Amino acid sequence: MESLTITTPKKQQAVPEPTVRRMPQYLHLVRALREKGDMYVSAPVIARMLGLDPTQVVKDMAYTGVSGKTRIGFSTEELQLALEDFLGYNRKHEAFLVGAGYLGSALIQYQGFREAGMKIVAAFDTDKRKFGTEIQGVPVFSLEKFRDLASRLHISIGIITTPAGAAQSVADLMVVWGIKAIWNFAPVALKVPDQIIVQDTHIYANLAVIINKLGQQKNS
Amino acid sequence: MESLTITTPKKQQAVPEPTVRRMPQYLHLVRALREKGDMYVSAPVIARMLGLDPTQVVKDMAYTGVSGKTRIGFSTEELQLALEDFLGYNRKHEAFLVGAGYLGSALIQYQGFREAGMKIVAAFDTDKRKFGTEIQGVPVFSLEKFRDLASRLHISIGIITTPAGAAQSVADLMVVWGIKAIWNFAPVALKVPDQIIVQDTHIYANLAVIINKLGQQKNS
DNA sequence: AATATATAAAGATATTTTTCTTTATTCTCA
DNA sequence: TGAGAATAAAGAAAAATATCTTTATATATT
Repeated sequence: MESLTITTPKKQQAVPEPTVRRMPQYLHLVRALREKGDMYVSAPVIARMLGLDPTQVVKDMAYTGVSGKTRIGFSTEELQLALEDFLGYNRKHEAFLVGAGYLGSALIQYQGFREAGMKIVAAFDTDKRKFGTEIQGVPVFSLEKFRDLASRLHISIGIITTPAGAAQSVADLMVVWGIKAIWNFAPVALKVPDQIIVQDTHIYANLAVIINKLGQQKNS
Repeated sequence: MESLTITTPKKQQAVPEPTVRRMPQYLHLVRALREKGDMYVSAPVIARMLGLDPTQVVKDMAYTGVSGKTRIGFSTEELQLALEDFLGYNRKHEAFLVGAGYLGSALIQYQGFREAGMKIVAAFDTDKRKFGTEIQGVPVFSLEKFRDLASRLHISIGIITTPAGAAQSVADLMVVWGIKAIWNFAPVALKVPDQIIVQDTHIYANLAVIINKLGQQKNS
């Protein structure tokens, strides 16, 4: 096997967000292809499999730093490594999760975050009955413990899966204790300092899109 | 209390998707304001609370059909009703969920879908041990039962929370039995006929954005 | 009653993202 | 060896979206 030098993208900056969002899809596909034994894959083929525009795939690939061979396509091995690098599957980010309800538990259980560059190391809740228990090996603590743990460990990501009412105060806590990015599942617009990264995953937004499209369809 | 006539939007079509995605946020906020007793709210105020551009809020509001009063703003009551109407909280959509794992259970448990216009009426799985059990009152059946139930009841939405490997075959099944929209949580690009609505909620995409931004921040 | 002000609404501009075009490369097949 | 075909890559155009600007209106204040 020849050595592979992954040229890092020219600039670490300014990758369009839609592109970033497509990257995990590419990785998933490329992994499947490699398992099948494919050595190469072309952008048009990827496009067809994922239902995307071929040139868009080419452009996205350019951000990974791999360059394809004309008439052959991209090396699947090279692509996989480059995508994993791009998505940060090497550097490990550790996360705290607050709100160990059903959604929180689901996220903890969700296999794959670990290999996706993030590890949930602890969960927090206000329900006394949950203190001291474990979810898939992840311990559940009282919110009081948050302070000590967060400052001792170097936690970069905070996940909020609490009810809407509690989300802002949890976010405030996370900011105080040095969290750099907040992944918010509560249907609330969080107010945090500018340098804090906030990523909202509003389940209802997706439902709204579905129901809106269903309504549209009926009218035509 | 005076009677309220909600003028339906001029055209039921072509509401920009980003607008649709913001609608649940508006509704959530307006409900909170009404509970607080506020009779009116202006677009700039909404914008400040949700961290949006004021004119964007005005434009979004226009799609609900309500018109505000200069210097006063929008009637919260009128807005709430219009938003609920827009989001289809009146017409009930019933849904089947396939994949009663942790994520699937979380969605079923998630309070609020019911009042958000969707009701999950049954769940399906391939794990025999789950057959006959209930999650929050929602029965879990074998996938074999899917056929009969789907044709008997009028189910418009199918939710896929299976592992990636099973997603496509589940989608095929859903198409056969007349599902109109699929809400897909598996990290797979589903192939379905054109008239079927597919809404992907790829958890990993959000994680990718977070980690990408974290990486960017470190480099500056 | 008149003026100043906050606001909705409509229009215009700018930005972002996607799609389309073109060019050049290189592999395959005759 | 040479022609044809599939592809990556770069550039241009188009579409969608967000932001900015202007105008008109209605309300509260003086």
